[in-house]
Amino acid sequence: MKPPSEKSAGRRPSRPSYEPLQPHEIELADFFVRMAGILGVPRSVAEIYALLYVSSGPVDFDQIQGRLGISKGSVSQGLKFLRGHEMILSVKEPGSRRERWQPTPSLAASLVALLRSQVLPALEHAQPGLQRVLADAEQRGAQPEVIERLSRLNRWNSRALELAPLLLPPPGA
Amino acid sequence: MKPPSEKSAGRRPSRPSYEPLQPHEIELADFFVRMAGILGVPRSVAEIYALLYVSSGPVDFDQIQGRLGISKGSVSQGLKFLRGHEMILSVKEPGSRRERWQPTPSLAASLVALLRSQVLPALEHAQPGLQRVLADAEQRGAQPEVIERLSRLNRWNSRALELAPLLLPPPGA
DNA sequence: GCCTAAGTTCAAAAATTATTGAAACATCAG
DNA sequence: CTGATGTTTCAATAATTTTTGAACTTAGGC
Repeated sequence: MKPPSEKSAGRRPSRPSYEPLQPHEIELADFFVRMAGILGVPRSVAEIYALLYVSSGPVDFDQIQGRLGISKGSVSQGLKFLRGHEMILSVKEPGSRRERWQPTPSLAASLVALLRSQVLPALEHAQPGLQRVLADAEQRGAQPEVIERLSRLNRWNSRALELAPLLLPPPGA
Repeated sequence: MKPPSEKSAGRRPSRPSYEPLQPHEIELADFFVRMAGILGVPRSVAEIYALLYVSSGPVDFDQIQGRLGISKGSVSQGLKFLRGHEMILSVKEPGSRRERWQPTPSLAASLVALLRSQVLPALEHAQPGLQRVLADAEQRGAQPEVIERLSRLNRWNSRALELAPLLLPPPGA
């Protein structure tokens, strides 16, 4: 009684034709897209993550492309981003070159890592300049109010930099 | 010995020609622009805030436009944004229609308010949908792993919504 | 070792977002 | 009141970001 699968039907082994997202999947994707948008993460990346998040098992490249209806390029770049931020993991089956993806266990950790990767470089980059700006202001005898503002900014920046490594140890700690 | 002001010199009372930003001001602006970028706040808005932040006294519309070299429209929209997020305050001198702007005392509070205004609506909007997605999954007898993920997401969302009002009371508390 | 499936790269196109500036509007000093 | 000053609006343009797809690379099954 088992109906023949698309593949075994003897027709076009390529283009298996994937189902578009179901309503409940779309709902979740919308949520992730919105949240990601706040941090400037592109829609396609959020959609990929959402798909992995609602899926029972690991999902492969072609399924992602097919179900989301986006280009290979987008899937590749999206996975690269998510991989780079350690938000997904690949599971490889033996006997196949194909990789299958699933979200890392903790979304919380992923988010913290993502934030860190955006904020930390900015703080580090700013450190010396910010100190120069303050020194400059002091030397020029700027208004006490301005000096106070700039001092506070410097203190914050330093404290944030000190605290950062504790929040989530960088890869290798 | 007082040199004649541009105005009293009898020439063009308009276009007083403002100085472009000084190096130390540019440095600070860059910092704010970078940080703002993370939250998707446009460059011009960050620049305006930075200018007010390094300035000793309140700064008026034309000074902002002149020193930053941006259009009236951008200044107007930028001030609107900053006002809307209670990041700046206006000081009006009597006898003049012109408004002069300065940053609100606490940058920290401003940032929290800004974050809130971005994240909260997303959380509120998502609440019902997220619950439906979970109910859906349970009813369809989805994998326990997926159910667990969706439950956690729901719990987070709820907790975040409960905590939000404590973080910074909405206008009027 | 080939040869092909699997994935990546990147320049060009599309989509989105920010800025401009001219016209409309609002306010208040006279 | 009224006119000029100060500000806002918004359609058009510019700038930026995202997505696409075809050419290229890589890895591993055979």
